[in-house]
Amino acid sequence: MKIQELNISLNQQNYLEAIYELCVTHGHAHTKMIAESMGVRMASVTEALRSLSAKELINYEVRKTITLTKHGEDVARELAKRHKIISDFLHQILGCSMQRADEAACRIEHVIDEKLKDRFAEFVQFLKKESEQGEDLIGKFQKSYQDMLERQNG
Amino acid sequence: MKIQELNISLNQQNYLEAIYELCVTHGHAHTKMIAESMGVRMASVTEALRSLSAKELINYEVRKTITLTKHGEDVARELAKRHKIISDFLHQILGCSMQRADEAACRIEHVIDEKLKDRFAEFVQFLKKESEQGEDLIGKFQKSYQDMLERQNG
DNA sequence: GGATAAAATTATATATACCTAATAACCATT
DNA sequence: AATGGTTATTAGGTATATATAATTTTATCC
Repeated sequence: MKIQELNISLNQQNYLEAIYELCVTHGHAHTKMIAESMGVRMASVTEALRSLSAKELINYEVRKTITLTKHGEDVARELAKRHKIISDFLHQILGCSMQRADEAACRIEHVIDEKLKDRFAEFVQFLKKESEQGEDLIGKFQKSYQDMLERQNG
Repeated sequence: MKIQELNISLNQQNYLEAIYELCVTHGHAHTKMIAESMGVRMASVTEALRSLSAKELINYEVRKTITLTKHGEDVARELAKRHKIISDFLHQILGCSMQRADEAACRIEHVIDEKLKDRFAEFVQFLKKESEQGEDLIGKFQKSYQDMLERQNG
């Protein structure tokens, strides 16, 4: 899916993902839940809901519970996939903490396209396989990185 | 340098980089050159110049040539560094074309922080060294990725 | 040196994305 | 069914980032 060509702003993508997560965990979403998960005020959510609704990504009627349309769900699922691939790379390979990997993935997922995402995914898989079969490359890198940090800081 | 804490928007960062590149290649920058290199209208550039100037990142007076302040140059140089590290990773390791690597780096450079940039840089160095000293890992990955694409497409 | 072209700026408008404050709707309890 | 609390929306304001159209300034060229 070519999300970049769908004319959905980065913020709208973030709202969509938040709503997707809430729908997965609670079956639906509400203004307040979304506001809390995004760290914004409810008034901001209401506006975002209007634009997502205009783009037919969510089912939204004033003062009713919010769900994703089929299209919205497809987009959200694709974003979630990108997020996972990137955060796995950052955490499992580069060795960032889960939290840092997650935060960075939130930002990177919107700016990589389908093909780049696939390359990342394949690369993570490749390195894991290599590390299992032969020398533990991933561990070797992470150790060398830690050593370097220690040399730098004291 | 913690660019994320400097309160410079992504677009302003892009303008700063464009101006930096133009200053490197031409010694200074003009509204029209910037507009062309950014793909926007001159009127948009003028506004961006005002905000960059307000933040003391550029030396700007109406209808005079534009240069970077010391601070602006520091920020721009740091952004250029991030750009290079990311595009090297995407091109040399993941195997994207130069052009695609460059385009993606333009977007990613703004959303990674100092520490993540360092990890990327170290990782690229590590893999290159490993690939030189032992088995050609990078080549092996790129070959396996190409093979996979061929299997998929025909 | 005046006409014209190019470059830059201003004025005005649109869209996104956030905020606070005010209001409206819903619901829960008595 | 009135009241009070929670949730949601509207109204109005700010900031960014773009655009077009009009104007102003600067440069060029006969």
